[in-house]
Amino acid sequence: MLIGEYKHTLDDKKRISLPAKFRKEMGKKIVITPGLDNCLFVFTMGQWNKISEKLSQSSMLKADSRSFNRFMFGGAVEVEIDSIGRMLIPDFLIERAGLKSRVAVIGVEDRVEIWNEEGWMNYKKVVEKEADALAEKLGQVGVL
Amino acid sequence: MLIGEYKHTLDDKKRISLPAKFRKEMGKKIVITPGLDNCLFVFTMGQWNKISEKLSQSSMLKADSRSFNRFMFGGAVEVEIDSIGRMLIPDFLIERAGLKSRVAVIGVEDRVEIWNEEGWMNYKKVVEKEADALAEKLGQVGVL
DNA sequence: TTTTATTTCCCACTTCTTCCCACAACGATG
DNA sequence: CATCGTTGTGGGAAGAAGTGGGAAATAAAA
Repeated sequence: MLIGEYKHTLDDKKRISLPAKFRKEMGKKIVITPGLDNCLFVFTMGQWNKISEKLSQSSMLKADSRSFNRFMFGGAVEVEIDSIGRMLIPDFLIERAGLKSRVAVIGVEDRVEIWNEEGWMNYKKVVEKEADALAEKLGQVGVL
Repeated sequence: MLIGEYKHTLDDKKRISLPAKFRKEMGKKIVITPGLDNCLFVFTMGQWNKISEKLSQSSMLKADSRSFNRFMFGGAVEVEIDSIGRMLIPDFLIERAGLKSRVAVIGVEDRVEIWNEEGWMNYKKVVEKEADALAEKLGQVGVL
């Protein structure tokens, strides 16, 4: 399970090191796609296969699912992790997520997300403020 | 059952010793997450598995469950207890809970909570002040 | 074909993390 | 009262992780 938050740097050569704790689970090849909420999603090959299968099952007739598929497939890239655990991010994805030098790498169960560090901090603040709603949900889920 | 309040120190290397009385019950691996009221939750692996299972049932496509999962998974960390019973707290969780050198470690039924010591004292005071009113309410409900 | 630019691969430095051991305080026990 | 064991705290040293940069390889331009 991929969990935790890591602050890393996007270097001049557009590389980000994958947190050491994620490496074993992610394997050597990954798929990066534009994510929701202005971040990037990083999937294992296995996870990506599952997702792409599901997506392609959705009706091609519906305009919104068609455009969503374009969004996911069109922006997806297969990337090799280099010998010391870094991934190379293509330009258009850097632009897409507004990445600057400092990024946040987040483990979210079975995917990894890459955020502009500042964007992530802001997003967290907003979510944390909704703590009451959060507590209620935890109750619904039966956690607390 | 985890009960009791312990005052411990968060040392320079961001370690907190788990009170000896909690060790057997917590096991060797734990999961730490941001909690409610500005504290941290410490779960056993067993409990965390239950929680994550429930969380993962929600869809990635819904905005609120997406942010909720980010909050929970992204904020969670799997930690090994070291050979003499200490847990290592990652920076972002220290920041999240506003931990300083002195912390309070609280047993709450089946989880452990970590508080900034001062924050815990204040919280207790507030709760104690409300205790009378609370007791009355509980009485009305037939608990006491 | 030569030169220039870009990408890919690998190495090296520095910082941080992890593992281990030591000390001090405390309590229990004989 | 002395001793032993346990618990909490601190710190040194080896190793790993993150970052930067150079050289080789590939592609593009002249």
